[in-house]
Amino acid sequence: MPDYDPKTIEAKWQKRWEEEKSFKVEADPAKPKYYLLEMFPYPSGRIHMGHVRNYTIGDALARFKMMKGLNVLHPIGWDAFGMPAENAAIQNQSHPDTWTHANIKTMTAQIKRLGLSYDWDREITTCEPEYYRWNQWCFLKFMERGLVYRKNSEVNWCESCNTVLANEQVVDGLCWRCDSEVVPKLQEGWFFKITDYADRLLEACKDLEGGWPEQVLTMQTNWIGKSTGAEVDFQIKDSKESIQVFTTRPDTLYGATFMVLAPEHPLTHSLSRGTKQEKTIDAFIKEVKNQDKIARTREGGEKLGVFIGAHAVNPLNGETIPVWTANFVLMDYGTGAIMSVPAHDQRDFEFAKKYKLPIRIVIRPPDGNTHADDLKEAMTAPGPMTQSGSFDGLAGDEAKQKVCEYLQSKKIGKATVQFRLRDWGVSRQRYWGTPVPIIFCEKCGTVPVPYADLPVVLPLDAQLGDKGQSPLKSLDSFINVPCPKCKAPAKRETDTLDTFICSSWYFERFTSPHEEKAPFSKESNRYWMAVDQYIGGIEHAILHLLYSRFFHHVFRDMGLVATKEPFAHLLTQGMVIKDGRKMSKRWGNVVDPDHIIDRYGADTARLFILFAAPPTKQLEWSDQGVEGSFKFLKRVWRLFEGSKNIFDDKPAGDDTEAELQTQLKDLRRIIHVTIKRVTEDIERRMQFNTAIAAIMEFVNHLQKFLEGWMKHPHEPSAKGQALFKEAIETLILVLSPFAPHIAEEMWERLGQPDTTHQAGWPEYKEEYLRADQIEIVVQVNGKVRQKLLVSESIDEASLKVKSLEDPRIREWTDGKEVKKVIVVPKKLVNIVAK
RNA sequence: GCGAGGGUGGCGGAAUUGGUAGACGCCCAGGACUUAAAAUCCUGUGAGGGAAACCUCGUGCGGGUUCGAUUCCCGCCCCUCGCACCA
Repeated sequence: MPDYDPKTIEAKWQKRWEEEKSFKVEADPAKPKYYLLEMFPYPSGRIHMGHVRNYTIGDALARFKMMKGLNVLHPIGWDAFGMPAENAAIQNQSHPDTWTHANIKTMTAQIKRLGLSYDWDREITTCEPEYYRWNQWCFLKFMERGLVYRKNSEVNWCESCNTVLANEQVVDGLCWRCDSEVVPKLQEGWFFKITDYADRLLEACKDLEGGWPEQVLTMQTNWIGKSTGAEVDFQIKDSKESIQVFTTRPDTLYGATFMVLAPEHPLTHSLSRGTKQEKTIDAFIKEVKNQDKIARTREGGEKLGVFIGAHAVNPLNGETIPVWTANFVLMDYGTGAIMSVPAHDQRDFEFAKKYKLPIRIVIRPPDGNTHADDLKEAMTAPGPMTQSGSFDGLAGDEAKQKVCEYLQSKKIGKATVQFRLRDWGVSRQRYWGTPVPIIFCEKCGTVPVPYADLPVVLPLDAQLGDKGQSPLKSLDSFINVPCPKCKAPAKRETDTLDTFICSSWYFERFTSPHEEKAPFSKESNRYWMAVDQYIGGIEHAILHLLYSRFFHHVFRDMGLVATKEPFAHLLTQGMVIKDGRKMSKRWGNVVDPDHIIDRYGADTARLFILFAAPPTKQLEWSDQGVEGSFKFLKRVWRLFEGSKNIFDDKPAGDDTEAELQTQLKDLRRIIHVTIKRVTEDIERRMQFNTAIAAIMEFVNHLQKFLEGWMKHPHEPSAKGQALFKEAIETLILVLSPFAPHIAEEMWERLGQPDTTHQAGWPEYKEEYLRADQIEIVVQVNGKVRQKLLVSESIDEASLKVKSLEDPRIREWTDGKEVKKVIVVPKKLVNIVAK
């Protein structure tokens, strides 16, 4: 008997899959499709266990769906632009392009060793002009639709390196490279108006319920952060100026006893001019600006504020109230100014207490006490308005609505909504990215590069500086171009696009990766989209998924895609941990996938990863667990090799013997039960761990069965042989999505002409699931006291009698009164006796 | 603080609709095979009691509903993740 030899087997089948392009797919309207996608990797160097887990989960599903007869699109590509390439290039004196492509080569080889069912003809690499030209195309199309604009925004700036830093390059407020202090700097850049889609992206979350994890939908909802309320204008006393505020509680307007502006608010400075507060305000603005942004906005952080020197008029009651500025009011949310209602807002309450500002209750508390002095904390619950003139008595949404109507009629305010979501800044002052297709002309201004001139190719002859500045800024051959409009000398934009853009539509591209006239073909897209199952890490729960949804919504408005949402089902896989910690270089607990494959083979690695935990939970790496999976595959191999002679032999013996009959029926039942369990665990529950457990039990049964058979004086009957062969075939097929190499090898050795995924997924028959004899648990007062073997078809009355008459049960019921007998068909009997 | 998920043997985990808690695997112990080891196979393996048959206890803690609760309800503790001065 040849030993299980994963090295040879796996190399053989991987070669065959590659040569025969076994997983190449074409759109075929006659066949039902299934689009399965794992988040494509960043080519960082080598694959890690997180990747392996991601792809293994995806591959098991993909192969299962193929066997089920679906036309499965299962593509792979590379998210190849990004900062690590630049950093590595600086460190190794090489080029990001060289580094990236070398990594892709390494990782491709690693991925291929896992035996994944990818259609390699659809491979995408985002740093190739064939791909990123469509990033530029999208940028221009979005621009035509009014979704692109330029504005100033704050960036992290390192004075010493003279460069913009990404958030992750700022470590404890210091530059990661030179350790000098990072300062905020205003810089002009390009923005995508994702806020135009805020409401629709929020609304569409409802369509994703059931298909997406609730947690992710909650995160997206919070991130978009819609709040409804009103904008209200407060006139400045003795001035033409007015302050606009946003509030979610227009029903508390009568309780506004002061106002607070953000320190950055232009009126903070201007209103204080000419007052006694001038110097205090200037000092305060400076102080807050120097305060760490995070410290400033942390809850429990100290609320600091000063009086501005001006007063405003409450538009509803005409009262004069002081205007303050404070650190807790942020310029980039709402209007940068608030009306303060200390009685009904906790922050305002704390602020009012600290600075001895008046507090007035305008929402009637349940106990009716409207003495503000008695308040211990703000009363934020809704309730009827009080001390609010003609609005008294109105409550909740109706109250808010009435106040808004009044404001609107007086033209001093209106109902409105606010979003926490900010527009998406897409400018990066980096080299290794998609050039922004814009030309600046002195005469014509900002000129888009004509579509015919795309792509704007990223010059590969640029040399990176040692501090991380983009070399594009000083590359004359790149910068200097004639203006597309007036042909006068002009300058190219040197910013590149955020790499999130690459990943925001790659899944659309996979539907027609070689399309040359458009980012993707409408027809292919219509057939393949939406992605039926998307699999990736939870770390992308917000940005990547939100941006991708945004792109898809815009594409839909452009008439390019047919579905409302891009990803019908989302699975967020759990982390891989070892010794209780995330597997990472930082903790020095990394297990290299290559080493595992070298030692045990890909099938073992895949099987372990799928068996050790359900996909959504974290996975504790265990070398012994890997060993266990390897042992299991060896057992399967031995079972297979050992049973071959049974169905090789000529049929003999007879199958009329009762015991053997029962055994065979049992075997048949186990085959069908196993198919059912594995099928449902994959399809309905996506619990590969229990699917594999079912297969292990199946193997245990078959082994026992085989042993018993060998001991039996008779030769196996023809029927028995056929059934056992069916069992082995079933085993191979259900194992195939998880451990495809060994499955394929055994399938071939069995003399099958096709492959396992051509053979199709086995079906179970309901009628074969039943056993003649079933075990019934008999309880007395809820405690298990006996187990009865009864006929499957026993009626309730006889089962009752049988249970009550059982001697072991009598021991517990004798001398007691049987009050009640509960019978759960085919499961249990519970006797209540007192 | 708010929201979500979780807490089950020595470990990873199972229990699908309220119905045998601990499937499957790992570890460990004993045995078989072997000159020996590895590999493989067999047996045992939640805790306590018992020679055994069996019995009692047991799913974070405390209550409740129910014939019956890991599962449902109420209160509490702990862990993980996300959000958090958002007006």
